[in-house]
Amino acid sequence: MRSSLKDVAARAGVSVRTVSNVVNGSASVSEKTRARVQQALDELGYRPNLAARSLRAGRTGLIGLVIPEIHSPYFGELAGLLVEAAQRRSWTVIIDQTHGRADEERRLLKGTHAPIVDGLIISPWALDASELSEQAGPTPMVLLGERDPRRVADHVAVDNVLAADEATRHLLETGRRRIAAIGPQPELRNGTAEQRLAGYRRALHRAGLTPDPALEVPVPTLHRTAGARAMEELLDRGGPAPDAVFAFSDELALGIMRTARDRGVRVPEDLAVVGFDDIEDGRFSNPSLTTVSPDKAQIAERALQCLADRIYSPGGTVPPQRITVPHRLVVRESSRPAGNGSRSAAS
Amino acid sequence: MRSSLKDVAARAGVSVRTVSNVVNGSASVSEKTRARVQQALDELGYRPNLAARSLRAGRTGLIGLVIPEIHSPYFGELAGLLVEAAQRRSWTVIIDQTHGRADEERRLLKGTHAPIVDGLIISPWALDASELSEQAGPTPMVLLGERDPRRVADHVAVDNVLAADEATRHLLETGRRRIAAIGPQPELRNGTAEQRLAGYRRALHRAGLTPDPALEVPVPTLHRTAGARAMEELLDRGGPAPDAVFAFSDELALGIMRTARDRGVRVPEDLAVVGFDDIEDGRFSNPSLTTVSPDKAQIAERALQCLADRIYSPGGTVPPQRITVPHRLVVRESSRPAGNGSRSAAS
DNA sequence: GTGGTTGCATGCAACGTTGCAATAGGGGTG
DNA sequence: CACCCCTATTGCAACGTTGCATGCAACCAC
Repeated sequence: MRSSLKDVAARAGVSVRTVSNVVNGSASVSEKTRARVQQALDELGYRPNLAARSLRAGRTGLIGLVIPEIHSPYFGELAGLLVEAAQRRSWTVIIDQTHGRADEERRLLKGTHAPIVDGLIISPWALDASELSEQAGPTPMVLLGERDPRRVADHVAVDNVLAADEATRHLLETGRRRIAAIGPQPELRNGTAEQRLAGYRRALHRAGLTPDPALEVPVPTLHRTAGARAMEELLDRGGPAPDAVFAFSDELALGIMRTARDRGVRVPEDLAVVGFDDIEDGRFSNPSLTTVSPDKAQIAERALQCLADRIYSPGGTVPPQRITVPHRLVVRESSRPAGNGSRSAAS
Repeated sequence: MRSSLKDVAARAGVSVRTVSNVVNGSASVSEKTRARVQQALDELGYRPNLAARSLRAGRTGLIGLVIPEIHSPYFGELAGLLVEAAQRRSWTVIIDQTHGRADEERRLLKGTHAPIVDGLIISPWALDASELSEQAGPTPMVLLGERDPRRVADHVAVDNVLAADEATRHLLETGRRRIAAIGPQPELRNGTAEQRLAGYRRALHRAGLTPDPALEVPVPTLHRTAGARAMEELLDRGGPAPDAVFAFSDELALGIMRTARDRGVRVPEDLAVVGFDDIEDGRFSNPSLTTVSPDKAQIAERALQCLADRIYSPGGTVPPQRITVPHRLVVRESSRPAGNGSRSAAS
């Protein structure tokens, strides 16, 4: 059985309250008593009971992270960074997966774990901002990568329109003209895909090109398989083949390159590919993948900062924040103009 | 403010205890009262306070998962499966990362979160079984992928020796003779790498070959970068080049293939590659990766079953279990004998 | 010496929940 | 009618912790 303050107090011959004071340093304790209590603490290996502590304090020190899939490389990297950022603040993270399903998002938002967490970080796929705000309880919440036009909660994301625009412009600058966009997701309500599509079209317009609807290929998910299928579909359609693809995620891009290889389409000679997310796989893929790299560490840090602000200033009337984190385009082999050499170290 | 049993009781005009009985179905309640209480519960949107509940019960419903890195594909996939298996048992998972560092493993084992979790699932890298048992408290614990010769705790893993043997035999059967082993980790204490090395040597011996120490390349980590470096080192050494590599993880294998491409070594024609873990990247890599596929879903399920057994039978005198989960060799492009066609769908 | 201040230690109560024991009411049995 | 049993409901206490108020002694200034 684990020992409690009472046990320690008995052993040290002081009151429970004094032990608590030593543990928390909350009141002044004489050097002599402190030493005696400390010894008792060590001997019994005292560990505070979190349940009791949070029952008193009304806080648990737990943060809920609600993401579509832990095993997806992007969310995996992000989750790792969030766990570390949380650790720096003495918080613990609970991770839940929604698989992008609306009912799961609703359930997790309302509460399977809600009563236990002090704050919630959610990356919604199936719900749009207004439904999110309806479902949400009083728990502080931060949205990741969600459009949130009504500003229902704090919100951290890259500028998706700008990033997609830059990615497309890069393809245009290397001489590509028939640029496909693989990744629109009509099923989803979170707006991210729409923003990337808008950025893609904007870049084409600026270059004096008219977006060809036949080159915009929707996908059911952002997985590699979906990318592979979408590419097959695009190639099978007949008509002039694309000379470049802007994929809305690195995973899609990797699936696309897989199909390209199967069909004998050379990357980047016949087809340039750009992805989004900068997952590690893309640095080691063959060819290595050009991508939009969001500053994930900063996403994690800023999201937690938002939560901290709300948790520690309870009466908070601070309006919902909208935070844009930086991104940069990382050019690798998959979009290098021919003749630029294919050899490269991972960067 | 969230409402408590007291609020609900006041609204329904019954005692706190009766509301508790309705919520938990723990005693008989008349149909009439139940209906009235239920209505009050719904109106107030009552959610039980987990802190109070676990203070009474002495359980928190939280399980700690201690792994080297969440963002590594293997542990990411495993974590996802564990979270789901836990959900089926109404448990919640807390994930911590050790980065393979001994001090972090010790810290997490002893307690940053230990006082709050009902059980611990740990995948140790830096600590060996005996040190693990010294550090561990009274919390039930399951080891993943650890050798544990002294049987200090429950233990779930594949048969690493057998699996490595089969992987190597596969390379031998496709006519390879100079097979390198990339992945020994002298720094680590968990025994996994040693077991795989043993299996590799056993297969060579059975084929009448003598393991060549020059072909056994240690690595500092299991990351892609380490694989890429190890392969560079192997190629730079001079001497006869290997015609196959057994990599102790898929990530290493992907790094190895990256270097092969940079150096103009064709896979699988010049070099066959086999990995370990069956991560998703390997199914979509170019070429796709032959690998040993552990049954991850079963690892997750069995590990939780072990914990459940110990948590729910407190006086448990059950000796530590040793559970071996099945694995299978999945042959893909990276080890196909030449002439066998290079085109393939992901499997 | 008196009154006030400071430093240290303590006791009580409460957070929201549930185990236990007890109570009140109703129906059946002898 | 007295008794018992069963069901429905209740009150009390406790889990381990911390906020608040208080007690107690020693110290300082006047």
